[in-house]
Amino acid sequence: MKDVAAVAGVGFKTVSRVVNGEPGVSEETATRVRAAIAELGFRRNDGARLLRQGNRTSCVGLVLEDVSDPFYAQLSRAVQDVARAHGSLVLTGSSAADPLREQELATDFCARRVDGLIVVPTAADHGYLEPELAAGTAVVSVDRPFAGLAVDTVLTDNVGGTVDGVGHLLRQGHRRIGYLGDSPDIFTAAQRLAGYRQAMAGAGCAVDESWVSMAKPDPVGIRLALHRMLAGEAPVTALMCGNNRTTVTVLRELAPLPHRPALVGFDDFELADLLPVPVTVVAQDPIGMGRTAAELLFRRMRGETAAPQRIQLPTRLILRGSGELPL
Amino acid sequence: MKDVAAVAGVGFKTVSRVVNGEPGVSEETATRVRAAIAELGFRRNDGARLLRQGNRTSCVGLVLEDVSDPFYAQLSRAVQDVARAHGSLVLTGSSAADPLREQELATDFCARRVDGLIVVPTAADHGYLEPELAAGTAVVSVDRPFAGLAVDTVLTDNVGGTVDGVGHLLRQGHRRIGYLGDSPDIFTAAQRLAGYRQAMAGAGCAVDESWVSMAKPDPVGIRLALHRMLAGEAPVTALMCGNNRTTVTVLRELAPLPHRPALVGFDDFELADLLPVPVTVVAQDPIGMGRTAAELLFRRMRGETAAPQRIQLPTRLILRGSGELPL
DNA sequence: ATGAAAGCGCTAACAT
DNA sequence: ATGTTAGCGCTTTCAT
Repeated sequence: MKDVAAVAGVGFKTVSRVVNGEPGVSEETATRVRAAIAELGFRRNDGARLLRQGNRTSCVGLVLEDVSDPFYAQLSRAVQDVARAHGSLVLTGSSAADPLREQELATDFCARRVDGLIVVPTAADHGYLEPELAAGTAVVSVDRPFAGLAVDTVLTDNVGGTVDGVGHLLRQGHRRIGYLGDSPDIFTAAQRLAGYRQAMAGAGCAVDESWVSMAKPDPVGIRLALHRMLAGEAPVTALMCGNNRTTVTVLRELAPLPHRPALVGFDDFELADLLPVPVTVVAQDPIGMGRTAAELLFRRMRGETAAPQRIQLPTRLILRGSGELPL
Repeated sequence: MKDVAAVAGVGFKTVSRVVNGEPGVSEETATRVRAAIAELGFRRNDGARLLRQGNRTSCVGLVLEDVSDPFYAQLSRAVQDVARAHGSLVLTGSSAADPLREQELATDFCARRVDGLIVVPTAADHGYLEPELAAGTAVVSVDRPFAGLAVDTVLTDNVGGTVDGVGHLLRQGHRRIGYLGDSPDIFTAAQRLAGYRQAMAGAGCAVDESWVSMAKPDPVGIRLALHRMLAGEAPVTALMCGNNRTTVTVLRELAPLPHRPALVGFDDFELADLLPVPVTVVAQDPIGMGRTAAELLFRRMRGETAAPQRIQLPTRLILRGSGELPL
């Protein structure tokens, strides 16, 4: 800016005025300044600008588990779109479900003084965010709540959705229904399992613990669990899958089997409708979650001081066939 | 930092020393400083730090078409991982295939003084990046080349891949092969179309122009194109699809038909193997592309001055059934 | 309409 | 081992 001023033969505050479209510059001077800017290829350094202005960096951080997961990819896009509408950029990072990485990303983002932070929490303890909150950084959690941190939170109705899905199977006449979830220390996995138990109990069905599998969705584990559930005297006649990774793995394991149990998956996925037996799912709304979380964040950033709210987005049962297979 | 110094009763350069782990501070003083830091919840402002240090922001920008597209989502994740290994954060934005938005994102990122920029180009003219390049910002393009800008570029072997796919259909005995691409002003779409023509010409097959459809993959357009190709005296017996969006749309339109043509898709997608007729594809390597682009970028940022290179990643033909249907 | 000076939070280069 | 000064590139405030 100093250089531009020298070339244009003006004081460097005048350059600042031109760059920011402030009034008080004659058209003639402005033209000369613009010429100098073009000649030197000058770009305003927003870092310095924001440092001086003191407050907003117009930049928000997004920490999720994995952008390449279709669920988070869509959520991500929704956050970007809302941010853009508010003139903010988005720093994005994948924690890979590693609490340490989550913390690193979040604190790195805060060190860059993001105005706000949207996090899909993985860590068990979120005390590390206390200072940031105290410093005035807006924080919103999405998909899962923070452990012991009062901030705006956007969740799916995990219990209700699973009750719906399992309820649907029960209404089809199933009584022995298996549940394939995910690692039980993941909030959503625990909630959905609770939904399964609640639905079963509500229908007066005792759950045999061999029908329940809570583990990372790896093919070998799933295969063993399925074998356990489907073999023996009283095999399960239906399956509820706790998330789309699990559903996909289960479908792949089930594909070669001659007789297939009914199946409902939690979370929708592309091509579910084109599979040999189209898959009935409890659909979530990843775009809605991202949008809602971002909107809450920007509201906070605008100074909203109401008590933190927890929003639960409803799910939608989509019947496609796999959940309506005859007993 | 000033406040911390006051609370700890030291000069504020000492605080800086403690924060950055520089030597020259007694353990006793350091402890006192750390206590003050904890008490005040102090976090170093990296913006100011980088401003002073003058050079690196440890931040790169990634401009792609749409993070929610599985292809870009995976590419995105790969870039994040490489950036993390280099201690950099990633600003990510989706251009939605809008040249203006691409430019906005890129220049916004540059205004924040990203050290480097990875772009999936959409704009026809990339002159707006000249000043940034001149200013020393490293730039890499991925998936498509920049129009008239000499920078490192990472591409898929679009022509070769399509020649492979179409060649496979030709080897199965097909002679009337349709091609469903995408908007012809997209570089990859044009390249793949060229591959199709090249393969057909190589086999001595004249291409009837009614077999070629180059348009955005919307269901209505695809339906009409398919109808045109499959009706009449001499319908096509096989289809080559130009990208995974098109393939999915085509599959959905084809699903209700009694007799289905053979099909090869460019770009792999999840569940392709579980469809009623598993889909033969020419697979790209989105993760490899993201990783390669990011590595080239960081090499440039480290001062590499060799001539810009263009890397073409090979494709892989995966036979699953749809491409091997009998004539 | 224009410019000079001060200062945002930090670090580099010198003191002490 | 610690403090002081200057200055990164910009905006704010106050002069002219």
